[in-house]
Amino acid sequence: VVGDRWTLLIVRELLLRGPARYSDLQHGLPGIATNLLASRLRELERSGVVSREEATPPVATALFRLTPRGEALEPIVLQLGRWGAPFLAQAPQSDAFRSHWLALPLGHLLQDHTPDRPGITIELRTGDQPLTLDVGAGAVHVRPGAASRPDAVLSGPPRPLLAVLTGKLSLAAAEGAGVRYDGDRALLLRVQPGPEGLAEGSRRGSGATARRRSPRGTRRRRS
Amino acid sequence: VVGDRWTLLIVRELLLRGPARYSDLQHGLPGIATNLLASRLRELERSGVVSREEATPPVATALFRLTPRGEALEPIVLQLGRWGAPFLAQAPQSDAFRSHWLALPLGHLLQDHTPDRPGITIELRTGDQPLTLDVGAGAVHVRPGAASRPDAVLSGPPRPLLAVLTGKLSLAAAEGAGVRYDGDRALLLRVQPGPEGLAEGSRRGSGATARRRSPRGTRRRRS
DNA sequence: CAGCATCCGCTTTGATACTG
DNA sequence: CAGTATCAAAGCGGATGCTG
Repeated sequence: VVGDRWTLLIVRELLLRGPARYSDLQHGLPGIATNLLASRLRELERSGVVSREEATPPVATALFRLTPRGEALEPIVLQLGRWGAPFLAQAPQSDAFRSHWLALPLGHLLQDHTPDRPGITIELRTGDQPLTLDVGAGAVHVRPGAASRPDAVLSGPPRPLLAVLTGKLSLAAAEGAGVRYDGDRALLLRVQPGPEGLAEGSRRGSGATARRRSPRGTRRRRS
Repeated sequence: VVGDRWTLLIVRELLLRGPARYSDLQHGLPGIATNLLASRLRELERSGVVSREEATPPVATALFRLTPRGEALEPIVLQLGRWGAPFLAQAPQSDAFRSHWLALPLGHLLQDHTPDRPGITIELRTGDQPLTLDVGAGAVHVRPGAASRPDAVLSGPPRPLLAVLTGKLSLAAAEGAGVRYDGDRALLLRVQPGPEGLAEGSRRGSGATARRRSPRGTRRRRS
């Protein structure tokens, strides 16, 4: 059901986007043939993982969304991402990359170490599109798009930027790799994962209704 | 790395067999082309998931085993099995089945409700090969092969037999489907999962050194 | 026999063009 | 925007052959 080529990647795309249009999915899945996307969506619909929703008359676009059965795949997708993260280091530069792919793993990897402080916003500029971290109340929410008035901005190539965020690389060292940071250093420290955060078996089930959060890493096919 | 056809199934096979010979894998993966098995094993070795071990001179056979990185895939394989279990009900009878595929999920699904009682052995006769449940000290261990002197024997076609084991079907009702049980009914009750055992989010991390145990369900390609 | 490599017909995929 | 249609290339399943 989810073992065919592209299928789990389509699920991941829907997990981090929520309901999406056909062309959104196409953009998030660089390299997929359009007939395959159509075919996979049909199969996923038939097996009850995805539901297609013809939008209301004023809007002219159909939406694809995960059913509860589809959302139940989230922990699996997250674990696969975590398992595969070490392989990212060897991934060729030519691999496709979309910044929103970071949303799922970052949401689980980053923490809010000072939940009592007022919330802050950090903007990430990397890849094709900015990413916004909303930090506060002990949680970090990641969403695609630019922040309106960010408290800090971190920009640079994906790899070193990620290394800085996870604390594996100091800002000073990362500057040589093109990473720039504009803001209070304390804000970075607030969200960086502790040493356990990077360990293999860490799990931080916070709220009872917690969803949309992940460990680390992301993966993609050749191109 | 593990997204190609057959790859995760090879990993599952190694998870539940431990170190295995080429031909063991072939038997556990009905339908795989021999060139594909060879090719996948090579790729898995290259990516550090599997290690090949030329046996010591007296023995003439090579062994394939999972590296720690490969064993780290166990929770993912288990969760995929659990997620896919509901689809088993709709699986065509023509699907291939090997009884040892049940070992992983059964080990996690079944429980020992009376850990203080002396250990018992239940033999499962279904599919191509018997399966032995070793019950005792609060745990259920599943291994392929017949039991020497089983305290009970449950036999019949895979589907209804599984339904009886999980308590979804009464013995009386299952007899019509060809299920036979020879032994004390209390032994069955000792291992059957509680109502939470079948629920979506159940997790029973028992011993600290617990491994080789799983939730439920199993899946296979068409044939 | 275990552990592959080779060949062959068929299916699936990727790329592109086209359409309501 | 949301697909369908078409076609070449790659991957797969099955059979067979080879080698220690």
